[in-house]
Amino acid sequence: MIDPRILRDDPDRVRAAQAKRGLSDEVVDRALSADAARRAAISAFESRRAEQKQLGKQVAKAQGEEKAELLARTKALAAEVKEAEAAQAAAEEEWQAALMSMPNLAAPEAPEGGEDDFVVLEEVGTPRDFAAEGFEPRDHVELGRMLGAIDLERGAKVSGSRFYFLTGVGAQLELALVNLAMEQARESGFTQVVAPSLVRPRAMEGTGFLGQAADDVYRIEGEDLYLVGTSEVPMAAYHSEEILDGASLPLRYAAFSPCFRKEAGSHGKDTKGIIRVHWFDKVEMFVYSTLEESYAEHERLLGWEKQFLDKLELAYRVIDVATGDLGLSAIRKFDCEAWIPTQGKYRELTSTSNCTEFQSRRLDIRVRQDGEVRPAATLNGTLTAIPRAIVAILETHQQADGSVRVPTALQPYMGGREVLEPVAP
RNA sequence: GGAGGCGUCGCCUAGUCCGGUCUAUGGCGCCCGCCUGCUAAGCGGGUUGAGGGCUACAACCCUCUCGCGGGUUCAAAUCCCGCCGCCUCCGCCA
Repeated sequence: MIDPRILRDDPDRVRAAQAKRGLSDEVVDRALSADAARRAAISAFESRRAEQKQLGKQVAKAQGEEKAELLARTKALAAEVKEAEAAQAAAEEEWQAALMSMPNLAAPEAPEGGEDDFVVLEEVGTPRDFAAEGFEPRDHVELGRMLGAIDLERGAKVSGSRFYFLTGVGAQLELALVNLAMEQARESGFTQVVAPSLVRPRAMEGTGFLGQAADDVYRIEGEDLYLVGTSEVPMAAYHSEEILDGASLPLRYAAFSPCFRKEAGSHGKDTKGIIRVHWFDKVEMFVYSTLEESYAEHERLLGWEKQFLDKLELAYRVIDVATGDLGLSAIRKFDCEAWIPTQGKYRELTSTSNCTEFQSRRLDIRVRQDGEVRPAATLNGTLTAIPRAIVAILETHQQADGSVRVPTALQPYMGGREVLEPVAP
């Protein structure tokens, strides 16, 4: 939720922000008029309520006839109060709905436009030239089969399309990646967390995943629970309804959890392999900071993501995501995209967002600093999303015979293994 | 899943039976001041959060806030209902 004061004092700024995301500013006017109606309703209710309280005190002291008379008056007033209260609640609800539907105000630095209007900030490493090496690279599906690492057929048999089993060195790879990521996070001062993947509606709503993104979310039949698409959700809700001590910030968490996505809008996209799946495991960084510090912290999160990709010895680029592709909560988002040889393009491996006070306002997360209480800022960033990391590793480090070199940093977590050897032709 | 108990302003706690004097008691912690070689002790004061009005985003005034949401009532921390959470026991279970 954006700052209601900005909406009231500088609605043009909000209009401009809507436009920059390619959205209509109709909701701004709706929110403004709802706000006016709401404030009028509050005044009306409160003045009647104050009167009621005054009379109530007199009733308590009065006796006999005087009391009866007062009761007659207060009885009528009580009805009015009830009515005014209902009017206030209705106005409040309308205002809230308009406000909740508005996305965060994009950062001025964020490039304007849609999915394809990102700006490349940096390219790290060079994509391998397989032609020069004299062999045709195999895709991760083929490599996964040969290594006995990924079983897509049985994934589909047991759970349906976009599911998989990681087996043998595949399973080993996941655990190694998780441990490498968790260890890096710990060394960097993060608190390690294993987070729940099922959450109440409040957590989902508060992180901005129930609005336009609701189609992508699994709900548990017959229960008021949702499966999270990222541990950003439980980690944002972790400190909900709390007032954090300013001196304790930043609070940095690295959370492991399974993630579930319906991928409703992506029929036909990435149907092969494990690039786009309904379930995967992920280590996510989540930070609570002050608004002022959030911009620098965002850069730090990007730094940790790059550090991890460097350990995997991948070629990647960093993009500044355009406003139309930011999602509800973020004011700015950086994606790290690794080169996928058989696709001949960069694919998203990690993503870091600065959500400023947007989620905190919804989840009631505040900071007490210098005697003042203010909403906290929240940020998130992927340390590693397992399937895509595996895809990038297998395809990047494959050798002509179908074996795969294990990145040096990963070897200690793979029992010292330097190469994954094919077990099937 | 069944039975019972509990949820008060950071923490602990009084108040709930029997509705109005609760503008919520006291302690701890914290903040400010006094005292004081320093520290401690002592003394005095302050200390929930949200929203609205008026405005200089001050001061002040008002409303809400006793887990959350409803209800009863002129009036609810207090009575009733639902929900959430925690604890104990039973059942089941990785």
